[in-house]
Amino acid sequence: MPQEIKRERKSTQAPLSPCPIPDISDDELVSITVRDLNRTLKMRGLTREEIVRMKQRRRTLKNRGYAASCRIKRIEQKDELETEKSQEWRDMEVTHEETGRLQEEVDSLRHKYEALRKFAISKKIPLPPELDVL
Amino acid sequence: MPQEIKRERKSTQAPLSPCPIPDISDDELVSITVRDLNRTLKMRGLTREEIVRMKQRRRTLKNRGYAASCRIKRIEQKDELETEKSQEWRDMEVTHEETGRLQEEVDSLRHKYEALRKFAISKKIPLPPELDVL
DNA sequence: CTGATAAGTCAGCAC
DNA sequence: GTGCTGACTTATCAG
Repeated sequence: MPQEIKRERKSTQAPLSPCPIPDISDDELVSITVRDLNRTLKMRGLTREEIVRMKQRRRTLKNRGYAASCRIKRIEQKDELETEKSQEWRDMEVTHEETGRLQEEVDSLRHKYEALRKFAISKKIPLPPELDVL
Repeated sequence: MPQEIKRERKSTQAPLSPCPIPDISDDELVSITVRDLNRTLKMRGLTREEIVRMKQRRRTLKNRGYAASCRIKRIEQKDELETEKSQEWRDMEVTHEETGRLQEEVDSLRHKYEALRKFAISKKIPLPPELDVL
């Protein structure tokens, strides 16, 4: 049986280029606007290379989120399909029951019609042709 | 509209540890048995570290294949669900048509039964109670 | 070890 | 620049 709990990835962020600004958490970096980020970077007088790395780190963090959304979306779509399928199965079941009921009703009506017809015949009553057949 | 053709990844293998044995292609490395691999590595007198890297490269290549299978499987399962769903939809359509036919037949039989009953009554024939109702 | 899969990284496309 | 997705790598789990 698959374990429910998968451990967190070991130090996933480690391989990312070391953050030149320890004060900014990943959460902050990924949330602030580009405008604010640029302002902050400029204020701290980072080198061009540091700025590039910071931008790249932001993009990577964003991508991490996109990937998660993508996987969640896939799972939801699959669940949706399965839900629709089992709903259709239930509908089918209901419809088949209805068909069964109707078929029984048809059979019953035919028998009653025959019974009535035979009763009339037994009384020597000639039936009009259109009523003499089922 | 998404392009059909995605370019090959740029030098996907580049980040892998450089292959210590250029004679062995990825395809070969991933196909041969562990036993044969070990024999070949020994024959060429590779260092322990080179052997470890070779093993790792083999594992990574295998994993690449597993990941591909996993993706294909996911797509096939999705297609399967969609196919089943549309098949159920068609079945449903057929069953509804059948229900419609049966309902018409029931109605028609009821009308005929009423017509027959009224005919009998018009002839002043008292019907047995069980035949006097629908 | 082998195979499968979740999470993360990266390339490339669309907007 | 932003968001998405296919392919790839890695960590982990089951067998």
